[in-house]
Amino acid sequence: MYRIGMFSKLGKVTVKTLHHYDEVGLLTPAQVDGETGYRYYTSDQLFRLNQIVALRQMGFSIPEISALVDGHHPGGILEQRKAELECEKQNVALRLARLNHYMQEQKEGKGMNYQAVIKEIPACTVFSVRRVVPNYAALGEIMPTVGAQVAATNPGIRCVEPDYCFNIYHDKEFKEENADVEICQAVTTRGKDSDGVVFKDLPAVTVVSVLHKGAYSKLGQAYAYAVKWVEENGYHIIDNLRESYIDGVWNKDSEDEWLTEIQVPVEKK
Amino acid sequence: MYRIGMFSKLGKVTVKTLHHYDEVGLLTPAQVDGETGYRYYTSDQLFRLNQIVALRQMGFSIPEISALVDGHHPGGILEQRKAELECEKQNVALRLARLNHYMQEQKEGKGMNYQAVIKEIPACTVFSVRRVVPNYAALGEIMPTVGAQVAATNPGIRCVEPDYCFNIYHDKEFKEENADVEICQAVTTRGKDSDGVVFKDLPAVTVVSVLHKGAYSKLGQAYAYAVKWVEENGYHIIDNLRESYIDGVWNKDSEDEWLTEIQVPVEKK
DNA sequence: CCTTGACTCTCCGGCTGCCGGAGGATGTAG
DNA sequence: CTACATCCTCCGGCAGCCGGAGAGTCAAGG
Repeated sequence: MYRIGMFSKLGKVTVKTLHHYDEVGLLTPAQVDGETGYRYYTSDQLFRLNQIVALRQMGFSIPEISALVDGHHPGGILEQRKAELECEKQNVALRLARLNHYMQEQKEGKGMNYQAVIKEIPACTVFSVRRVVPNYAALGEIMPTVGAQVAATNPGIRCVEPDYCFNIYHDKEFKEENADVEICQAVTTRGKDSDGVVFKDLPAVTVVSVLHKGAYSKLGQAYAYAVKWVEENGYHIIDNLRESYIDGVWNKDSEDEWLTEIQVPVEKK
Repeated sequence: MYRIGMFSKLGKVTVKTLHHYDEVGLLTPAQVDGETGYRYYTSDQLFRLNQIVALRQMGFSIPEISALVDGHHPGGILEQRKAELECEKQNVALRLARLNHYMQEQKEGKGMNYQAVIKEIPACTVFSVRRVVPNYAALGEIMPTVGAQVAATNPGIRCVEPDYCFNIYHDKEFKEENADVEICQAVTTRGKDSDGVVFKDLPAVTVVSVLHKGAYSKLGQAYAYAVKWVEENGYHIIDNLRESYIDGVWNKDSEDEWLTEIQVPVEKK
């Protein structure tokens, strides 16, 4: 019979930890003095303690350990924990990759113009038109027209809030002119297709997001950054890039204020 | 100017998180209505938010992010975090190894007789005698004799609490008889050496600990388990094994009650 | 103009696995 | 008999938020 301090030294755990384990019923003392409340442990209990410590060192939670040491259905818990650990391993690797990438950017003194972030884009319904447009100026004029057309065919249709409007460029290579572009606008409900306008349900997707501020002529840098980021951080692209418009000519006078988000659908490699 | 809900959708973070970032001064709204307390954000702030999210995804803490985004001396923070991540990576790998080992033990249905735990043994002072003893029975008689001798030479010397008494077997192989064994007893202060008894200061050391209950004749199993564990979990042995006595003939009548701890000094590989 | 419903505010408590400390009771040695 | 070590039970805190209560705000429809 040892008092808690001695037992804690034998097992190389703190008294606080033993208190805690008593409290949560993971390791209750062999005896507790009813008068003084003193806890008394036996050397036998070192086994249980050792088991507990071993499982803790593998990263199990206290309820899990309770189940395991009390022999209740180790069913699945171990496998689950293993999967969690594998996942954690991946995550750490990804973080490292990102950090390395970041540090390199810093060193190269690029001024930190861009920041990449992983996001989940929820599933949504959009209507889209795909066109070959002669130049970028023409692009800006399509949306209002198409918007009016859709509104006419589908009275009461509404865009989601916040607005989510993006382009997808379908060309195999960059084209200054005659780009094959698909313009998408997220809406709250599905509507009827009409001349050249189709509705689609897009599934949720994970994207790498890069914000670009300023004129569209410099979007290329953001693209470059985004794609490089994807390559260097152990992801790969699984779908067309989206160019999503946040601030633009419709609400900001100066081109310098325009805000655009490049979204690159990705998967972990 | 967006209200918090809209801004949270734009940045794909929760409102709670924005509240929190405001509270800790990491991202304060562009404007706060003095009357209502409503927070108003600008699309500009998406940049800062994106930076923050990016750094969070790399695992930085909030104070670290504050320092980084405010441009204060990124000095060392990045390298430090990198080192932490490398370390974490190792830890996860170790946990996985342990878990795999544990699962395999389970599968083999060995009855879970043993549990391995990593511990730190603090530095301590011991006196020791090294002898070749004819058999294990003789071992038990040495300690009392030596103890008396040391007490005579060093009046007032005391053992540590809890008691820490262990043997080291110096033979290259197991010997049933005439084992070359060193018996160590931890004491509170250094004393004078005397006939065959020397004092030593042992440094702190990391050990893998395995508890064995029962007669000494079955200690071999515990050794086997411990050594196998070390191999399979990515450690390696850096010093002689210690056999530490917790319960024994001196306080337990039945051999079945005896409790012994195998300590294997190790390092991460 | 008023209601409704969506949105926002500020607390407050909780999550995990303990740690640290206060204030008071107990145990052991000299 | 007095130190002094050890023990007890609260209570609060840690990081980074989440969840909810209770109350005030905002925009749209009737």
